[in-house]
Amino acid sequence: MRRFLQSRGPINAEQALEIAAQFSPKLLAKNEFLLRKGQVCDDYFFLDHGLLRAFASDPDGNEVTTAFYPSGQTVLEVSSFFNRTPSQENIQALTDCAGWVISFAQLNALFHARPEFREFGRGVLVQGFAALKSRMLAMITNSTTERYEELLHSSPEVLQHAPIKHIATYLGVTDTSLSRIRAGAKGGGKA
Amino acid sequence: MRRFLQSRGPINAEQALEIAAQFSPKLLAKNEFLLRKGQVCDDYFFLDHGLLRAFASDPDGNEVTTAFYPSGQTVLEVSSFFNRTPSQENIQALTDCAGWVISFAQLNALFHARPEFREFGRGVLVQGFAALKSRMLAMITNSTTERYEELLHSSPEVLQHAPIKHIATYLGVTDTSLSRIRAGAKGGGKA
DNA sequence: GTGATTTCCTGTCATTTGGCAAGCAGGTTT
DNA sequence: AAACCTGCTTGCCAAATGACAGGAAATCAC
Repeated sequence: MRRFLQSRGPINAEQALEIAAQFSPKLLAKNEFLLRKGQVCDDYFFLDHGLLRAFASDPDGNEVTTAFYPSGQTVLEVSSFFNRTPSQENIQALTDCAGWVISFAQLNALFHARPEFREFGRGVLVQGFAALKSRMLAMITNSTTERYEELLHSSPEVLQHAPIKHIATYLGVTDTSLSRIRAGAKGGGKA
Repeated sequence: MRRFLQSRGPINAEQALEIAAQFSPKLLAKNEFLLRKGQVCDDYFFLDHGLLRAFASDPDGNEVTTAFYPSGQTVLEVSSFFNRTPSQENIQALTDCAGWVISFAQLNALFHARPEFREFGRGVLVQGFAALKSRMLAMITNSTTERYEELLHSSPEVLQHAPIKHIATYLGVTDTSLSRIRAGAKGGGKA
């Protein structure tokens, strides 16, 4: 947990321990929801181990996976959490999960009391923003095959635990198409 | 300018004026760059009027437009600005622009001195994050035609000032394809 | 004004992807 | 064991898109 806090900002060990003391441990069983659509997200959740996915429903009622959260990530629906508005998304555990949480009120109290934690909080937002931007750029410039292989390389655990259908919507293709891509991508690259 | 500051947080008129005093006016001529690839972004730029675009280059050397910034937006490359790293993107004025800027150091000083401005700064990040997320979801669930028409509706000024080529890469299609979509989308139908 | 460049549209054809349906494999229930 | 899900794959065909090339119109340089 201290590693988490120190990973993104200038926080020394002592400060990290004091900040960490404000968090509560949280466990999620596989398939359990961290957040359901319509709720206001109130969990700022540091995931120690496990895997979650976020998903929304499009107008036709189809689920679209908007994110996967591997261990080491901070899991929350940013807009709902900070704006205190009902979430458009669900966040569900793909495996048993464990980590630590604090509420919006607790987070703000910590930000107020500890400038160095503010830096950390800002880093979480900035990092998430940059990751999303990079994903958007890949969506525009890379082929589906390339995006699939990049996911395979960067987060192999997702392939282990998420059904193809969810991965397909995350990549922006149908499960049919992804299945073909998997079939063709066997022998190492495009050939 | 005060409207800017008050638009996203609990800041009263007096506070807004004092905060606004820390900013410097900035003008950009059409085609001038706010940020060039390789530089560290040090402008936290409130755009009062004008229009800018951000673009990156893909591995093949093609420009990809990553964002348009209409008036009323805060213009910066988040990752470069906050992480103090060289930007992967360029930000260029599509029209003459006017607004106010502060540097990274000034922004931090303001955050330190004024808790209510911290809220505002967080709001800028959260709003940008939510907008990008929404765009990503549209990229997955909506057709190119729908995305084009949504842009047309939400930011008609972009169509006035940005060449089709730039809009096409922003939407994730070729200019050829976008041209056909424009030809066919006359009646405003779906499909 | 003239020529060159840029922007945008359009035609043709190949490739990718989606929609649909059937098939197959693994696991579960009866 | 047989029937039944569920997840994944594959075949077939149509729609969407990309690559390439040509041409009209606007813009820019001189």
